[in-house]
Amino acid sequence: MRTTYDHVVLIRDLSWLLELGDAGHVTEAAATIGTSQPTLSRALARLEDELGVRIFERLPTGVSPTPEGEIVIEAARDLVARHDLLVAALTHRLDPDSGMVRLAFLDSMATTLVPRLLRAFHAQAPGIKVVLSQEPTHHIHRDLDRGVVELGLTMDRAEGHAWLPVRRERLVVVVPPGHRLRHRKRVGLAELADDELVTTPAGFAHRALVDGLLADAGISPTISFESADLATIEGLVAAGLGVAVVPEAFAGQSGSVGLALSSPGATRTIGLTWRTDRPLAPPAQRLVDFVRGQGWDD
Amino acid sequence: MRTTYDHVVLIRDLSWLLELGDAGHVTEAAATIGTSQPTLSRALARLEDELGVRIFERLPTGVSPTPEGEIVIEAARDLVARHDLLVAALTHRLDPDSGMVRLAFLDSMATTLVPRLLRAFHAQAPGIKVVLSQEPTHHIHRDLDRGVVELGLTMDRAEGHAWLPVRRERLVVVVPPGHRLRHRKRVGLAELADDELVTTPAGFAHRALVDGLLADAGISPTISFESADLATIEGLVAAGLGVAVVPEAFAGQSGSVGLALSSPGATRTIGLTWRTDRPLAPPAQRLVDFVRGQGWDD
DNA sequence: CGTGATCATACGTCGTACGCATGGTTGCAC
DNA sequence: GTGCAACCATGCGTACGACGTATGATCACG
Repeated sequence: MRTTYDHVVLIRDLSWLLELGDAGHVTEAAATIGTSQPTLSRALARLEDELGVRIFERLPTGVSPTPEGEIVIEAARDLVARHDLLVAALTHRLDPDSGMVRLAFLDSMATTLVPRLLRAFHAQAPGIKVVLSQEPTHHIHRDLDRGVVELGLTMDRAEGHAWLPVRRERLVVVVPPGHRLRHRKRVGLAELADDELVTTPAGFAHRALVDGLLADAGISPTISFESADLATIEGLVAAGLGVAVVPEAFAGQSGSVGLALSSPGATRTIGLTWRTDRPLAPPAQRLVDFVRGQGWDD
Repeated sequence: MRTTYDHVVLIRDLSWLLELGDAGHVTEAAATIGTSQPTLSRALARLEDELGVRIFERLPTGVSPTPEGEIVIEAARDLVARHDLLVAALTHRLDPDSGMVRLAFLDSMATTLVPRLLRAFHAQAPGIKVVLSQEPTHHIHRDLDRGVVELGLTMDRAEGHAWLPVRRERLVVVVPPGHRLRHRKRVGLAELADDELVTTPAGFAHRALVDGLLADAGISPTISFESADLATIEGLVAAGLGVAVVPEAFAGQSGSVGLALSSPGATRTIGLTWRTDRPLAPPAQRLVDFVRGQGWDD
């Protein structure tokens, strides 16, 4: 019911006003704008009514701004310019050549997958800025849902999210330098039944993965330490505090010994994931397309 | 038919956006604004659609701005502020205590009536700026019609204009220092039948006034010189180039001799005039009221 | 004194914003 | 776990208002 507002001014009307100021004729300006003369005539009347001042004086030869009109036109120029600036800023963000994409990934990818992926992507799309954040899996999904990031790199696909495999990494067993199995090239997980295990806390994707492998092997080792960080886990193993199952790239970093696993399914698959309930912004879409085109799964 | 425009953004929607950003809840912001929750919800959707970006992420606990939304909100704050600034500037102009009024008047009033009038008005309304312009009568009427000035001081009331008498000035005859009538206190216009007359060009209000007086007296003197400026005319008379009929105040300024006229109607009435097809701005109205209240006609 | 150009307005149509009521989700409490 | 409460989105009917076409009123110019 209420139709009396303080700020109903249309930005469009203001931009029409500028055209009108330049043209000096309602008819001519309307043609330039691409509307009818009465429509522009009424848009002007509407603005004058809302602002409470006469903006243009009507003369037999056209229209001419009143002193108040000069003020309004100057302000309109400013407002329209700032609106255009806003649109430009948003467009720039969405421009597939110059925009920005936010990517969240797991700590365990920070030194391996992510740098290689981004180096290749940056070479192809140098204008796109990639904002990175390292987070646990559940934070990644939350941030995806909240729009804080457009893309995530995870090991699991969540409900309602697209998921594109990027790379499969072999998992290895790491043991301390003095461990009984240290000279083996290849071990079966079942051989670790009596070892103490260092792994990630419950709730982490890596933990679920390792638990699955252990269950398949029919063992459930004692867990000595838990850490969210795979590099830390490798360090604990190197210090003799247990054994662990980690991605190949983490083996040996601080002195642990990596042993290949005999089970062929001992891999973790990392995938790009994003919301599907609304279309991706162009820069994010471009990164997805890049991954899809590269065939990063080797 | 097409109602798809580039710039349809409502300033009002932007100000709603600010409220929404502060509140963090659609329902709460809608209540603060004084509208319904669905209306605000759809205003937000409208803006997001027009700008092509998601501004707020919907969470079960309320809404939270997306990174793009932060940009939009910042721009909206700017746009709304500048709109308010515009409204304030216009309001200030219209404020009866601090506004502005433009007054056009005739050259022949510049040294007599206008200074006295404005001194008195300024004492009563010190905040109002009066912008003055001196113009011929027909320019005054044109500028009134075109909105260049709000008020005029003229000797005639034009069609469709209000006219309020301000002051009646006596007209006198001025003659050169050596003129045969120079010692007379009072003369009749008929006595000037054989003199050469200096007056204003045809089309000037003063000319029409003098012509009328001469016709009443039954004479039509030869015109030796014409000038639009009464001070110049008085100077020409002082130099012996003829006689003239001018307002009392101009007599003797550069050596001419002023003689009272015997005809009682030999006066010019100056009045304040303005357009009546739309209401006067408050500052102008205040000047009109001042004149009306003072009873300047003496 | 007509003629053309100007802007304003009457009119019918149609889009759309409004409020009310309802629906779908989600977090929280018990 | 299971209801409960809070949140935002949406369907619906209404009514306002903006649109274009056509017409009117006014005025400069030839």
